[in-house]
Amino acid sequence: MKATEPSQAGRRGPYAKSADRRRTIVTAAHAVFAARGYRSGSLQEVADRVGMSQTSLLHYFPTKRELLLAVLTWRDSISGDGAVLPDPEESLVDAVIRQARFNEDIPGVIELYTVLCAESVTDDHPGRQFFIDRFARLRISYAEAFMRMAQEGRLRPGVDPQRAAASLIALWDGIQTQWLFAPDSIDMAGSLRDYLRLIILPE
Amino acid sequence: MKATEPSQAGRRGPYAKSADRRRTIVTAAHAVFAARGYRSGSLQEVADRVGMSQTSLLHYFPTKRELLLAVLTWRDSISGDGAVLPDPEESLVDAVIRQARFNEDIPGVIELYTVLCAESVTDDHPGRQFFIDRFARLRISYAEAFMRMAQEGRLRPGVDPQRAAASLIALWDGIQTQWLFAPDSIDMAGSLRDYLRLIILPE
DNA sequence: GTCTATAACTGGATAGAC
DNA sequence: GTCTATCCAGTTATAGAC
Repeated sequence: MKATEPSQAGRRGPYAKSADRRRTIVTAAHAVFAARGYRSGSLQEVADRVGMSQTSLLHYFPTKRELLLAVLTWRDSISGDGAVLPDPEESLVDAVIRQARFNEDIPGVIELYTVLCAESVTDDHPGRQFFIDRFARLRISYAEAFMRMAQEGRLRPGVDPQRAAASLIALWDGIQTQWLFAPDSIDMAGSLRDYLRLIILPE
Repeated sequence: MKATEPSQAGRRGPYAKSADRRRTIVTAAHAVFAARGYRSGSLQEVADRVGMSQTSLLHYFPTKRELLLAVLTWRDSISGDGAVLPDPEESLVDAVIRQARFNEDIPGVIELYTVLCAESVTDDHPGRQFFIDRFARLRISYAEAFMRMAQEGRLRPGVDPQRAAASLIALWDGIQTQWLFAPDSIDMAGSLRDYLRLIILPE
């Protein structure tokens, strides 16, 4: 709130405007990378959406790679980091279902994630490390949640928390992909609910 | 075996050689599309791998799009169409685990599938219909298998065959993606086995 | 900060010689 | 069948005027 935070202080010099500009660029890039992927999405198309020249865009993000990383981190910053591990008021099952339902309203975000994640498995992709870290972090978060449940005797006997964590994430990603191809045939929340009810015992 | 099947009759005229040439091109394109995706994979790189010029390549596949479709159908023709629904000798669980283990030895094929599948969710992608059809066919196959099990009382009560079919495919695709990023941390066969054992009752 | 101009490539596809 | 030559549209990135 102090003067040292120009981005939060109204229209103060060039900083606030610059931060605004960066945000609109990231939003436009989000749409372009979702529709075309990183390699085939062009800076020109991003610039067109923002209404500036391609060279002006490079004033804010000096390379295409930096723009991608800005899009990825921004995506996580607005929708959590992907881990749905909430306040103790809500059960894990409810939180996952709620997030899955919410995701149905933001197909563009799902598409970006699906497209960039798969593209990142290829060599030399600038998003590769981002997704490696993300998956590792997510697996640990869910595994910890499942281990706490196991200690309380709420996990079905025989279920391995580590494998279950990887499986939950895999199921979620995979069902999102199928949903993008056939939204009317796929019940994302239903599949996730079914799985969690299978591995978690009723209280 | 007759003269009407030139591709099977040794070196008979230009046909056999042409079919051979097409096969090597498809193999090379497989590698290029797996490493770079369809849009960013170039015909030049495919041509380089085969050892011919880019224009000569277009003699066999007049457009890049046709080459992609040849790669996709060829991929399914050698590894089944993806549905692991086997002879009655083997259980579904065993067949899935066996295929998952086999897949660990062909990361290039998994990578191609993962990259092209996600790229195909974007608009105007020539592979889009292929994957829509593939998922629909797979869901029906597995749903039928689960319904037969349900009739025999071998499916856990409450498990919906349709959703379980979509979930199994989703889990499989998702765990393959995580495995590509971190092969040492992910037990593909283990996750699939765990899931099938959850929904299928022991005999 | 924003632009034009341009460098330096690479893309898929066509024409036509051989 | 295979090539060279070519077309033309596209790419990221830089230089430098304003």
